[in-house]
Amino acid sequence: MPVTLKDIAKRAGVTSATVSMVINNKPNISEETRKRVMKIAKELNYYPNVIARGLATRRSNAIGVIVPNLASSFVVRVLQGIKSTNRDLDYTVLLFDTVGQRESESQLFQRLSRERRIDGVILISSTVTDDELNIFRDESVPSMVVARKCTTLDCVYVNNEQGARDAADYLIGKGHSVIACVGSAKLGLPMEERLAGYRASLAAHGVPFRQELMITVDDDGMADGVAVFEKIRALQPAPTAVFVPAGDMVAIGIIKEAKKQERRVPQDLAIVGYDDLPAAEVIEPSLTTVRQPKLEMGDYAINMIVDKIEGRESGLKQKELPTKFIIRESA
Amino acid sequence: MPVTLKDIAKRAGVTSATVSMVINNKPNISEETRKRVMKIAKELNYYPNVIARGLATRRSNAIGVIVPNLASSFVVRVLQGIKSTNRDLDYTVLLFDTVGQRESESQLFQRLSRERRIDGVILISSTVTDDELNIFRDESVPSMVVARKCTTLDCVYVNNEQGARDAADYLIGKGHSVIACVGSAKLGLPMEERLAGYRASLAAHGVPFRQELMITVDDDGMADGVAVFEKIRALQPAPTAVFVPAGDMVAIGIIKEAKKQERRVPQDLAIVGYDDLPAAEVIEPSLTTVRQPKLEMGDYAINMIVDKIEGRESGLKQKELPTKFIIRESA
DNA sequence: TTGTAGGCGTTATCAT
DNA sequence: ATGATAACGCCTACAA
Repeated sequence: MPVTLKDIAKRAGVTSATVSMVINNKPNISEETRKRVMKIAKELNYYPNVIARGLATRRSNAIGVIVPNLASSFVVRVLQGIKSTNRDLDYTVLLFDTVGQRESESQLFQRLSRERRIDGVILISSTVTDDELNIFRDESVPSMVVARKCTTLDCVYVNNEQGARDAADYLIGKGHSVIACVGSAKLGLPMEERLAGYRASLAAHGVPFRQELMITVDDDGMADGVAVFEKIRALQPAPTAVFVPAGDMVAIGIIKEAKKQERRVPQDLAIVGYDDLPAAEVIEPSLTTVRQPKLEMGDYAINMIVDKIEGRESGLKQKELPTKFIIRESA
Repeated sequence: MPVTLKDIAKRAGVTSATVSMVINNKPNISEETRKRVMKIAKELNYYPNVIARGLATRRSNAIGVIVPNLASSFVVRVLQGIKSTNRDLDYTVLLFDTVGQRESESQLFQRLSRERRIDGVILISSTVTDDELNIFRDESVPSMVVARKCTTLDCVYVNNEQGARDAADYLIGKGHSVIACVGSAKLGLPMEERLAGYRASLAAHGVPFRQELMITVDDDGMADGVAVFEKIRALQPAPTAVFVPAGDMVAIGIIKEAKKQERRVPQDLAIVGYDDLPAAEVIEPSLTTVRQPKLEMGDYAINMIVDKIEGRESGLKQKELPTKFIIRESA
């Protein structure tokens, strides 16, 4: 039923090889047949069968994007960056999430490669282990990780240490010296970097580091923030500020609970988040936070992977982007 | 380089046809060769080339999801519903957005169909016109629209009229009789339905409808809400409540600006939104709103499209889901 | 139960 | 400049 090269060829009185060359703008075709063929193709509303083409060329013109969880605003923003840049690149985006899946990220990647489904993969994840990364390197399909620094693979990430330093510097500059720090257990390496930045800032300002001010939550949602507030309240010495590298949603939960308990933000308790999610502008007081350039990471990732696929780039590329400290009302 | 059926066949001392049958669990294969073949396949870490398989079977096991804009929380939540259900269905999801694209939704759909890229399409959009919908019907690929009622195509949508009625009923029940209504120009049919629901509620309670209380914003972002507040303030008679079928983000913008101008919400001005986006719980006071079952719509859509693809369903299916009125603090 | 053979719609390499 | 022809890797009658 669908129209194929052959159909066009028959009508044009040529062979399908010729039509193929016309469709693909190959040289050495007479203007006359080129026009004739194009006209018929348009009339018949022809579109090449990408599956057949893929089999012949061994290229799918598709890139896979593996995300841990579509519920995360962070992830969605990166995805947005990928999609909006991809506009001019014209690869089809296959979306995979790994939350609650039987396959790990690397298994999924391996399968996608072997199935020849995709020409390249972007992995948005901060938590891949080094072991997993090896599988990515072993397959012949180009891949790229977003939001996590790694030495064995192409990646784009932010300078988390500096981001956290900026935050702590700011709080210390405001006169705070007892600054609680709320990390998340699910964030892997980037979290370690942020914690290191926090400590580095304290050290640089001669503010004593206190292990008892370090709190960890399991996830990175608003509920975690609400729940952790009791712990913050119970802290000795009592903090006058909280830095929340666990992310904006946790920080927002803390703000909400603080207000409910009649603590004024930022007067009684200053709060600084991490990420600059859209919700940071919604909460009141609006959230002072460390912005991660999410769209830019997506943009960089898709450009780089396409350059790799098309052979314009080779060798390991690791791109570090700066964070930006966004001052609003909460600190 | 990649391992193919032939490679396995050679090692197993059979032909690739046999291996194919084993891989696809066809009957009439001796237990012995089945085991032998499977063992080798596992050893070689074989995965079928989905492109080649697609060419042979004329099926891609992929479904396309067309979204207007990944920046919309609403859209992302529906997408989440699709993805999480798809887990057990095992179709690959191809993601397309149409914002700033040269192709319209229907053109894109037509191309995808003709290219044989996908077995089915889910369109998340409230604004498709009836003309566009015709193209969807004409192609032979099953399709499904989310968030918009239509008679010529499969769809899943909510009862917007009832949703808006619930909201207005509630406000009227609270003693309000001058209720402004903020619509959005970009929402198409669903917006008309909501407006109708608002009017129906007024009528049912003998509250006079006033055209001058109807306001329209262009988009559905927080900025629109902030900007429209001046208009609300200037309204005569002065409203004591605002219903915002334009969506939660607009409602949130209104709340923010109202607070900035020292109007208490809900005491001076009660506000009811539409959608129940995650941000509705972030804003303070938290937003009373009409919840759309976003995950459920995604879930229904993917199930239905797969049923269609696999021939378990036929005939037009239109599914109406109820909204749920969520009472929080803003009204 | 397994092998043979042809086809799916393109692209690519030769000839011509 | 165009036509034959052989892949690409898999599936599926049909034959054996």
